[in-house]
Amino acid sequence: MIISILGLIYKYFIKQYKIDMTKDNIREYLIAKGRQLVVENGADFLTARKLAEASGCSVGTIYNQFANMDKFIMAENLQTLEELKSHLSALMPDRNPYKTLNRYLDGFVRFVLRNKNLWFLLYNFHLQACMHKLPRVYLRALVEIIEIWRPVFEDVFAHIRPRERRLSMQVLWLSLFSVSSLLTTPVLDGMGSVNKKTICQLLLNTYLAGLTALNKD
Amino acid sequence: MIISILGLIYKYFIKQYKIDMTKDNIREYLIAKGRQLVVENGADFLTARKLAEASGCSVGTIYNQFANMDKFIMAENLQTLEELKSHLSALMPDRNPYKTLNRYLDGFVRFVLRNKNLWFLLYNFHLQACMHKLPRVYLRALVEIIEIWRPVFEDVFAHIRPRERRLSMQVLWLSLFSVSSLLTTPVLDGMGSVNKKTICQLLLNTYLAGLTALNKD
DNA sequence: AACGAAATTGAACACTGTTCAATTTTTTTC
DNA sequence: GAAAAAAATTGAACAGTGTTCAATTTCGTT
Repeated sequence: MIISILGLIYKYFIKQYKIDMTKDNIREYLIAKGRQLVVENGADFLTARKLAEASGCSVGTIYNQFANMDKFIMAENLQTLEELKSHLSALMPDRNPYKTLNRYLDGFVRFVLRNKNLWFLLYNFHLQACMHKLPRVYLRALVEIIEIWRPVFEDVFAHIRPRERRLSMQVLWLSLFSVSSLLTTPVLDGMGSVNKKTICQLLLNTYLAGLTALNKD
Repeated sequence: MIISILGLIYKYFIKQYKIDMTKDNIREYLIAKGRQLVVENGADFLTARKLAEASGCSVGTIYNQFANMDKFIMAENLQTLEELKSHLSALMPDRNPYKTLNRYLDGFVRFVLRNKNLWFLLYNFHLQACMHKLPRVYLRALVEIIEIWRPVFEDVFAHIRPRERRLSMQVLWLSLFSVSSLLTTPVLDGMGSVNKKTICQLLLNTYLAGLTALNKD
């Protein structure tokens, strides 16, 4: 009798719960737990065993969901990129396109500084694992970040030939992206009292001024 | 009789050789061997055991010379920085300071591309291990790189206030340095036909033009 | 209820960095 | 030159990695 009641409870609560947490959501659950580990303990803390323990499963289960840890980290980074995207998308454009670009930069820097460990994981991944081809989903997520401020950029530099404008934008993004890697570590903290955001602002605005100056005639 | 002759041979040849290779040069010998491993097989190949095998010693000997592998890698990077320094120092300055700066940039990019694996080791080290304080020798080596083109930079932007000039130079160097991390991986190879050197040149010259434009009045 | 498919497990393998007692080599002392 | 002291070398051992896979458990369907 009691057992059958427990059975009912199991069927309609625990099981449902388990289905929610495992069946198709186990991937997302693992990603969420891994995210937590990285945020709280740093990127180094994200290992198969620690993730398994934190998630209440075994290492085998992780490897059943992800071909290897690199794929897992990529899934983690994909979510980071999506969060960055929605963080940037929520920003209000300004009348002045230069101000808008600065606003996007501020949003970017703020996101990186607020998610140092996650961004460290991402940049490190880009540095290490980019010998292998990145899947389309991931590439699209990367492109979508740039696409946010592309119209503003094209608005400001409409007079520059498309090909060169495109290249200039790539170089700018590449610079900001790679500089962001240093934001996640205390390297810059050793260099006197240089403000990290100021560095990025100087880079952006000097570069923009240079683009303007070089294309006046 | 024969044994005593062998003893003489040992004393005056093998032993001398061993003294040359171990006594005080064992550190340098290990660094040289490690360098070879990195150059030929990539930064990942540099492990204590593989270094020991390649050097004909045991792991314990390595740990007798270096407190840990991080210290070893730092010693390796120190040499890389010194090589970069002498590579840059050998460049002839131009009458036109802008050309000189471009020449230094070319030298830098060429060095990075020619020593991809070593530079990857270096940047990765900066990214990972910079939570610990870097020793003075290493910091000085870093500063000496910047010092090479500082006079030229100060020459061009003599009209800018020292404080801002200094900051501008730091930002420029930081940008180029961090962008260099992407030069060591095939990431950029996926982005159409963007030439790596062109990216750096665009960054430098646009930034310089921006500095000029922003400080005209 | 029973069968087949799918998911889960965790011990095992080959790697890491690092330590340290035992051994060998070198230097010093008599 | 021999003995004693100091220094350097060794490699097995430890605690971590990522990854695999046969055995087990759970699940879905008939």
